[in-house]
Amino acid sequence: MTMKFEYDMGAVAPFSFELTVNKPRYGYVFTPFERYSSSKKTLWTGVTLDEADLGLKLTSVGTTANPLISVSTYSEIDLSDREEERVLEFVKSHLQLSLNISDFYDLAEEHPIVRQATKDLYGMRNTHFPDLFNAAIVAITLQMTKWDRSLQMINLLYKEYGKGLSFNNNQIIITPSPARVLKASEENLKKKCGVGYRAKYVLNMAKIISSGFSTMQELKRMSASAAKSKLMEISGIGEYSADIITPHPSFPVDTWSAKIFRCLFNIPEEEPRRLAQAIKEFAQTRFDKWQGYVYAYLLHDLDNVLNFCMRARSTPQSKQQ
DNA sequence: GCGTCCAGGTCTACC
DNA sequence: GGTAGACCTGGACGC
Repeated sequence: MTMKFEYDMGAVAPFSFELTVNKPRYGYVFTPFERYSSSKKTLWTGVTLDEADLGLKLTSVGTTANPLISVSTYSEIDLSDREEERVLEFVKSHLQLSLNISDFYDLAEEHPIVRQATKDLYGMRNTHFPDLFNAAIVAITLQMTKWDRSLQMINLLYKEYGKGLSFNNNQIIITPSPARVLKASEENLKKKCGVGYRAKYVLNMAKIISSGFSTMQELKRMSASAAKSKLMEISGIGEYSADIITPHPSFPVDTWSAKIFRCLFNIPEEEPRRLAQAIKEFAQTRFDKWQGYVYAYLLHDLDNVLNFCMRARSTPQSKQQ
């Protein structure tokens, strides 16, 4: 792949490039096979956009207070002006460069634990998934297992069915296309990717997307509840998975995170199914459109906020509250 | 080394 | 409408 164009983009401050593209706890921005160099402040990644496979080199050339990102785009084919514009729009939207998070930081001031997280992760953006299939793979592989094993399944799916890109002395693998996964048998998905009973869900998702299911952009244009209901019509996508996939603000609660959020939000003991609902209602009421940010900040700063939580609750003043 | 248990959901059959 | 049981797999654990 050769470089087709280069462009410098600003962002609404505060914007921490490093915390956004290299989140502390886990995750990735475009593909689990992207590479980040802390010393070069550069992310090499890739994405399929309007059926074109693109290599992206994103470098921070500014600061958190004065953000500036250099975007270099690599491709095997020449890109028209309109296509170049589309790439830049996509990067800008995906990294949420235009989003002013000052309202979120104001809200955080009212909640000591969230405030602590915003101090620790100052300028971090909560990036979503670049496309529906990318999101669905994460949501389905997260079901009934721990993150390490989910990551193992994701990596195997990408290695087996993703596409390798070579550019700027880097090799990365981008999200498998639904069409390519559809050619796989359920047995092969189980055997080669170790996804077990989730194989039928992955195949079903690939089939539905290939036959013209709503795109992430279309889901975003729907109301939050309509988008979630539409996702939950898909076999293998329950409430938790829909909360992960939806482009709307959400608060995905599973049995592991329920224990943590119950502790962080001081929610009374409930029957497990009721507890998840109580936490989601708490997040919706208190944080509304910023609930996704609260979720991301707390999870990525988990060790610090748990320590802070324990310290705060051990003080006599806090015990009275 | 081997067997057993369990885990960060979801579906389905059954009541 | 509510709920128990099944579902793949790999790692942890006990022996």
